Amino acid sequence: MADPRVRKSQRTRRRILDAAAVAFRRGYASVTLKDIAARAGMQAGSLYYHFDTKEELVEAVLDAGVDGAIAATREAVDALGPDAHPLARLRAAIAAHLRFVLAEDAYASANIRILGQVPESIRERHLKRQRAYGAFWRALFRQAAAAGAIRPDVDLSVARMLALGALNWSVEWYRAGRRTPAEIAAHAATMILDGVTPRPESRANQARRRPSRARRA
Amino acid sequence: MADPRVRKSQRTRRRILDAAAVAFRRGYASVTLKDIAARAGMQAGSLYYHFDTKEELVEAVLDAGVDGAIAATREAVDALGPDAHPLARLRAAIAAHLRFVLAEDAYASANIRILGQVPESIRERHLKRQRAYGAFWRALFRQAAAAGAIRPDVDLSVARMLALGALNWSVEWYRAGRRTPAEIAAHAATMILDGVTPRPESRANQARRRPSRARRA
DNA sequence: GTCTATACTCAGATAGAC
DNA sequence: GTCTATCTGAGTATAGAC
Repeated sequence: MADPRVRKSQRTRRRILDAAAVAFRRGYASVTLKDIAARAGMQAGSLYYHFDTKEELVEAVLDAGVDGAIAATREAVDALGPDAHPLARLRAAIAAHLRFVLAEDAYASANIRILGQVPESIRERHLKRQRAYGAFWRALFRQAAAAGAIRPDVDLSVARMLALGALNWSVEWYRAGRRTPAEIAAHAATMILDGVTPRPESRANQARRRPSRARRA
Repeated sequence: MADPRVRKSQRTRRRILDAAAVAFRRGYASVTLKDIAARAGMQAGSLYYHFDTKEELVEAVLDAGVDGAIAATREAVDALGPDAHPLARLRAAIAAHLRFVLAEDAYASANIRILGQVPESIRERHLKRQRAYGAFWRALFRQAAAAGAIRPDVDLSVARMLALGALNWSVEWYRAGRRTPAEIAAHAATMILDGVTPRPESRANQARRRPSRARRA
């Protein structure tokens, strides 16, 4: 906590970033540096000791958001071990992403909400960074498809975007209350992978299904 | 087109709204009245002949957005006739909503993108209006569930929010190109209802399935 | 109805004291 | 490192000519 190696300016920087992330959930242009400074317990002018511009500040928030999502999701997938079924890995990623977004993580929700509003140059740089996350998801879907765990007629790109959309949009409606993020996450993973209509076979549609035979071609 | 009953000021008002809808897809606070006026072919000050404030203008855009979505979706569902299977109705609504959102409808995408950024009072009034649309979807899901077309363990609220989220989020990634909105819409409806994992029975998972028996309780 | 000109407010950013 | 004070630009909104 009072680690001498962590300089004061570093801790202050972090406090500002936290404040900015919370504030930016309401938009980008409408949020003033005064708002952010107040949340961080200082005056607006003082922010400039730590960040040169508002744009630099928002970019740091955006970056922290993806980095967190990547870390959380990758960790959840890796925890399954290298021999896990691709569908189980996909399921774990879905649940982890949603848990991360819903767990009141301001960086994640700010990211989701304001990426479309920040200046062009920032958005472009950030999308480049975000591409790594996209590639991670693409691989998850591709591997599940290769294992025969996804219907051959499914467009993997569209499926990926719909899935992430369903998850990301949760920042718009989820309010802490009855259900915990973890409960919703598990439920969502099942719905996204198996849909909502009944399956004749059984009710236990975890990831225990196996491809009955290899995919044609 | 030159209907004398449509006064000039009404047509101009509409032109301004169209311009505002396009502009507001990029945010609310960051969009200036000068931007909007330029798109509508006039000067910023002239807007005030038609709208008292920027807020009044954005509220009109938001309202037009939901009204359009309600109309488009309801029409698609009604077109199936009163005897259509509840699942077919749900499927039609999903496809119609997505088609509406993707068909470059500026009102819809502006709505989705900026509702979280407008001043509190506007958002509240608008959410009240949007509740009618929510009720419409809730009924669709409830009826499908009552017909046994949705697994009993599915939380209908969460399912509804995930589904609409997947659809709404498409404004973030869809770019006109290879696939048409209608193609994506049909594909999405299947994925949302039936998931992406294989179903043992057959490949024809339209809405032809029937409940094998009534739901317990 | 639309224009031009302008009042008014407030944001981002800088300078210099402490 | 943070403060206070201030510059500068831009945006909403108004007034009055046309």
